[in-house]
Parts: sequence; structure tokens; C-alpha cells
Amino acid sequence: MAYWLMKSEPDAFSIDDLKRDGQTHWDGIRNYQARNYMREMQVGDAVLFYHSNCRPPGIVGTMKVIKTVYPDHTAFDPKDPHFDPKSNANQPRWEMVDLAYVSTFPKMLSLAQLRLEPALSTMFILRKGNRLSITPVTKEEWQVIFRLLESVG
DNA sequence: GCCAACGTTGGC
DNA sequence: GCCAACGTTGGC
Repeated sequence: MAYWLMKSEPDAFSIDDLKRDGQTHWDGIRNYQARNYMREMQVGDAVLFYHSNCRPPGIVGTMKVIKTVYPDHTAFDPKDPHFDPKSNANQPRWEMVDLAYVSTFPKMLSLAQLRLEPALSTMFILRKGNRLSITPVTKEEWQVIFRLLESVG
């Protein structure tokens, strides 16, 4: 089983939206590296939910993969904000996975808090200039995050 | 709102 | 295949 982190702007889709819906398809990814990471995902993989472009940004909960990649149909829809004319049903360029809600942290772990933890300095989201919305997380990082959660809880 | 960092596009 | 221009992301 692998571990991941996925970003979403809470104005667009938040952990509360996911909790309400129970599950979602993670559509709208238009970055090859992020898509390639999704291709590696297996059912049962654990995922950190990160709120980006908000104050404060940080990890707010967890989810799990319940369906592996399949074509992202929103790329075919000219009215969709993520429409891509170079993607079509015969040759889909973009894909998505399905995710289910697992948990909401009692208190979010803010980016500032994460930066204070030396053991997390290897995380993609803490590296300068990283904008990738889907990144792998190591088992060690995952465990540190949950220890951190208990210590601040 | 600013702006650094980054990915993509397209002319050559 | 290079690289300047452009658009986007996302923390601050």
C-alpha cells in the first residue's frame, strides 16, 4: 500500500464536501506528473487531503483510493473549466481516480506547523516552489504526521 | 494583491 | 531542439 497527498482549494472542494458526499472522483488534473502519480495509485492507498490557496493552508484529513484511474470526462466538455480540446473519448489525455472519505483531523496541521518538524523536511509540499497537486508520501512521513497530530491534539 | 517558481506553448 | 513568452499555482 502506498501513501499520497492531494491538494484541493477548499473554495472548490473541501474535506467537508468530501465528508458530505462520502466519495468523489478527482477530476480536473491537467498536469502530466500529477496524472502519472494517479496512474500508480492502487485501491486501498491512503491519501492526505491538503487545503491549498487558503489561510492557513495545511493537511485537514485523510481519504482512500477506491477506484484506479479511468478517463476524466470533464476534459471532453467545452463548458467545463478544465476542458482540453486535445483530449477526446477515443484518446483521453487526462485521467482520474475515485476517493472515499476516511477522516477529518480534529485540528488541521498547517503548513507552518509541518515546516517546524525536521522529519518532514523531505515532503514535496515543503520544498521550495513545489506546485504539484498530487505527490507521494513515504510511510515514515505518514507516521510522523500522525504522531504530530497526537502531540498537538 | 504580489510575485517566485514552474509547466506549457509555439516560433524559429 | 532551443528558449522566450505566457499562464497558472499558491504561499505570503
